[in-house]
Amino acid sequence: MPVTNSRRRPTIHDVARASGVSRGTVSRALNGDPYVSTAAAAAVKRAVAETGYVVNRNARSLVTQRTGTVVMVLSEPQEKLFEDPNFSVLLRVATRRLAQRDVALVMMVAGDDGDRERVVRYLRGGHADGVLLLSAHAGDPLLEELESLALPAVACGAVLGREGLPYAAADDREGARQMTRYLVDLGRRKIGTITGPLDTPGGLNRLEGYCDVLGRKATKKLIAHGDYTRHGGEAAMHELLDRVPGLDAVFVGSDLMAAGALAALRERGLRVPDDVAVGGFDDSAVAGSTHPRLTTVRQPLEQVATETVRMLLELIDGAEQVDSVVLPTELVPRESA
Amino acid sequence: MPVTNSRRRPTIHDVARASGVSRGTVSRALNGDPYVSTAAAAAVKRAVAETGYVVNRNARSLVTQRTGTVVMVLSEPQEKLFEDPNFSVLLRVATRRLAQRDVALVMMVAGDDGDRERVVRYLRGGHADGVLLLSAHAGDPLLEELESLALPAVACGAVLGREGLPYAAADDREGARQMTRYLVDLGRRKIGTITGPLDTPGGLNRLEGYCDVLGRKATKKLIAHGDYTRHGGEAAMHELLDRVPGLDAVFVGSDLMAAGALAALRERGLRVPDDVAVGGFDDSAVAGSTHPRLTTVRQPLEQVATETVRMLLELIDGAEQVDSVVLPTELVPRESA
DNA sequence: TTGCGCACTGTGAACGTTCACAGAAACTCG
DNA sequence: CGAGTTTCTGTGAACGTTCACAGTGCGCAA
Repeated sequence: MPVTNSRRRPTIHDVARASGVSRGTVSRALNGDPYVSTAAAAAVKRAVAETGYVVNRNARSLVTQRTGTVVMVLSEPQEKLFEDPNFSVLLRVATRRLAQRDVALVMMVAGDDGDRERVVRYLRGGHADGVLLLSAHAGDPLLEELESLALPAVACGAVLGREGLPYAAADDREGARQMTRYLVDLGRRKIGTITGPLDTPGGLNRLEGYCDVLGRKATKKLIAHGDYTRHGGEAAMHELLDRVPGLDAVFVGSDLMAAGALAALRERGLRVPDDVAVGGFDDSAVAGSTHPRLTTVRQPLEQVATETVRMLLELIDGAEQVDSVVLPTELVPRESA
Repeated sequence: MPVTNSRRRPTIHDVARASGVSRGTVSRALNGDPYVSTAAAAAVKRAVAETGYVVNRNARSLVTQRTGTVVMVLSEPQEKLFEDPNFSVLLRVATRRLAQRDVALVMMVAGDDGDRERVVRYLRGGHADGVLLLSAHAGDPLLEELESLALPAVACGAVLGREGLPYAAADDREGARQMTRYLVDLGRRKIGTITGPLDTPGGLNRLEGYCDVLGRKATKKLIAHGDYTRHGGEAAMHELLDRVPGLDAVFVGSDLMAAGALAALRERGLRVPDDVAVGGFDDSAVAGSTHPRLTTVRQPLEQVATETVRMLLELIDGAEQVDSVVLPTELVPRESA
């Protein structure tokens, strides 16, 4: 039973005294050094239980220069990102995977300059062993700063214009191809698309996948741009309907935008999928709660997060470099197409 | 310009040398001690900029026994919680508020026993100055352990059966009353409800608010139980429709469940709000993307998070105790009722 | 001039670890 | 049986801070 009468937290010295061995031996026993006799190991184990000892990470970090902490940096204006249903999944999986290795996850937001300065200061202070980068935009000044820090860093999703940074991501382009092909196979003739921001890999690659399949048929008229919000999707859908009479299908770059597109179609009295088939992307929670439910492309986000963490831990453990990973997507047919 | 040729991070000694004063004076200058000459302060400032010095928090924590870190503990099985749209808001606001005070936020999940052990070990190791508790259930064993740690702790939302723990929360009960009254005023006669889990304050208090308004009319038949998931809401709605012929309104304890309820009603060919009016709770993102859009009760989640953080920081700064805060809700009428 | 308080500064010790080193046993082998 | 190796142990130093203490120099009043 842990001793509670003493206000002071037990230190390694207390354990040493209680177990009758020295500080050094306790440290070795605790860190799995093979050169510890079974007797000593047992004594230490007992003493740890008895004293309720827990290692002080600060003291350890001070000498080892390792912190057992990684920072997850959200480099977008935070409002946007937190709304993103994908984010929750990434956070959940990353937290768990890191916990398995007893690594703590610190959340930081780098929305404006002040935030960024804080992040850099934190990292420069040596308080983290690595960085998990979320949704960095091309040209984000944080990237340069990170580079100069020479800290292990891995991104979730490719970072445009900074391909040297290792990442794990879903195969956006092939996913977009799957969906576009599916719409073509359905017999749709005029297939439009609503893209995400083109300075994000999701925005760009999904558009490219769409163009891959449609070739010359993918005219400018058929392409509208959104911003990953519901509202943006709604506006883009209206735009497309105004511009393209007889439009009979649309591939929308995210489920959230697709939900907006559905609202626009409903407003115009168009039936889904009879008049216009709608395909989304993400297979997020909204996809199941729209009416009709969305046919969409599932991103293996759990895997993306798992891989990202694995890569980062490898780098932290001393790997010279790791290869980026691109994971396959899957078409999920429901009622909207 | 920060010196980059040296691989080693600059320490306080480097700053001392560069500024021509001693270690102690640098420390004082950095920590705002009044007994520092203006000349010395200026020299230190210059030297800090010149060397790119950043304080090492580990070394500092080691002697001050303060960490500049708080832990956000998710004590539910994580899958459930991360799905909760409210969670993102709390996380976003908490991260930002803490960042303003230069406090780092560590995420931890306490889903199973192993997780919990990890959390306790972390806290016991003295790596955090305080704990932000999310959605702890009554009887969660983590609570006892937290108590024995004597660490500042504040909860988001009341914790049933542990009212001593300070918290900030929305006024669930009054919010439920607002919605129920609204449905009554609409002229609805048979108003059912779908509750959340009754071991959560949201589940319990919203049911009580409903009962407050309906009085003896709130019979057992009119009450169905869900689990805060879409699917649970759908099942409960079916149950209610089977049980109560002529049901003309339902107050659902969360938007997500309400989305499920809408699906059930649609499946039965019932029109919303004509045949059955539906009221939700939360005013989360789904409320805007269902069809029809949900009439719901807005929780001031940003404020809840802000208050929670404020309370925690006050405790950390030495306040003996802080008072819990209950914040008003607001009815948001849309199309579903 | 002496003494005293005030503003400021430098120094040693401490925080709780790990690491490198040196030394002590115990075991192996010729 | 002695030398060499292997296994195990204890000790001093270091990590980068802050804090308490002991100065130092200066101005000012007695």
